[in-house]
Amino acid sequence: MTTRYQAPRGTQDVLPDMQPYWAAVLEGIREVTRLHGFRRIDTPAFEYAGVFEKGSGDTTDIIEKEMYVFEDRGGEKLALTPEATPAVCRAYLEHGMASWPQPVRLYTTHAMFRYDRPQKGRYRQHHQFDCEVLGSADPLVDAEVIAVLWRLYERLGIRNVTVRLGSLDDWEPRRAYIERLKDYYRPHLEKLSEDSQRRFARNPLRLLDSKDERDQPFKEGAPKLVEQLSPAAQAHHEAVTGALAAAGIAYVIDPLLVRGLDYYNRTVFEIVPNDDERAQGTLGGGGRYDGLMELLGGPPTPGMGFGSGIERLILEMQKNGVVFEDGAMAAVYIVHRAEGAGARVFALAAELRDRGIATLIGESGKSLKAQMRGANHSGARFAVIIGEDELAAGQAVVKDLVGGGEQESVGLDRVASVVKERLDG
RNA sequence: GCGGGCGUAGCGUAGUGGUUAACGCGUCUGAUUGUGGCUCAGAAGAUCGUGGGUUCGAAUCCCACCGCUCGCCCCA
Repeated sequence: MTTRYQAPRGTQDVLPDMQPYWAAVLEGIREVTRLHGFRRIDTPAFEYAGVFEKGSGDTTDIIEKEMYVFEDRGGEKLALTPEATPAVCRAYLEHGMASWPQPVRLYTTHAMFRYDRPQKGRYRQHHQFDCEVLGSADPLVDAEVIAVLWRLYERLGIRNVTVRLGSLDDWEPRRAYIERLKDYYRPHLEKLSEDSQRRFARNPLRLLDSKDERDQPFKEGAPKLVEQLSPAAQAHHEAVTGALAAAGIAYVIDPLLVRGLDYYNRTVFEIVPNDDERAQGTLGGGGRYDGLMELLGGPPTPGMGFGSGIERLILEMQKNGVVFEDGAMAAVYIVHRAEGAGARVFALAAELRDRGIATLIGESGKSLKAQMRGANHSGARFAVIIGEDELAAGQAVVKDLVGGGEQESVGLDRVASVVKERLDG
């Protein structure tokens, strides 16, 4: 492998063998979103960088160190989409969706770009299935959004996943909580890991999420936001959990759940495989973001959504033993071995295809045996053989490649209808 | 961004200083004249990730870079 033929770091080709997984995921997404009344939206591969800087929060890692930013020739500062939510919200504002019947339910599958160190399940270009419900603060919407993902995983054969649920309360009560949290940690600051000391200053909520040995003793006694929610957020939270339970969705309250984006309030959730301790195990996650529209300069508009990594879904499907049979590449394979038969063969192929029959043509000049091998590899049901004798007699041999390999001679002009009949019968 | 492991034909592997780098799968060709799958035979296919260095001699030892991978940071 020379460096000349190498996809850029953290990117990958999706080869034909993998396509059935993608097709299954995309088909599952189509069905599940239909059941929940979501409509598709596609946003551009890049946006003005400000959409994400304002929307996602410019102190988050995604924006601060992972975003692909560039200037175009006109000097505009652009960014390859690192996450979908701010882009969808931008589209909501731009197209006046506030005047559509509320709430607006949108979904997309979008390429995401993050300049990160690649690992299995973590790529610089990956794809996300993304759902957003804009214009409703109803806790049932939160539960519904979670249910979309749950149903999708179920449909894709991904078992043994758990919904981790938390609440970040609303902005003011959360700020008060963060002060209480810092008060708790302040006396122990010296004993914390370097990472956590940085978190203390920069993103205190993350203190609870630390995996460092040194930080573990303090997590237990720390105040938990989800245990002291404001009355409004508490009521909201209970409505969400009640709805999930009623729908049979297995969730656990995770008081340590923090999400990496600034705009969340109240409900946050992640879905992770039960057996996976991997750092990149999270299949999908999201939450409520009632303040995001305002950050983008729009009117107050509540929102709730998630992103779920398609590459990770496929990895998880494979882990769950989901496999796809190789499909046949064609139904008919034309084997021809006659001087000057090319045009006639090509016309026959066109006729077959006109009738909706997938057809491959053997390579001119190759031996009959080699072409028959090709027919076999193609998975075709029938070989249509045209040799010198057949061409002279205006005939073709139709050979059934499944089973014993019976063959019959048919007039060239009748081949298409005979094959059609046998395929349908 | 930080730390560890790995990198040999398309794929999976063997080979750990000494002759033309081996095997399996796959690919191609053939097994008496025009017929696939099974079997058999043969062939093609590797500048041993790239570039330097050590050595009489490097796939094998050292360094750098590239890529993958595991953990962290973070996230999907």
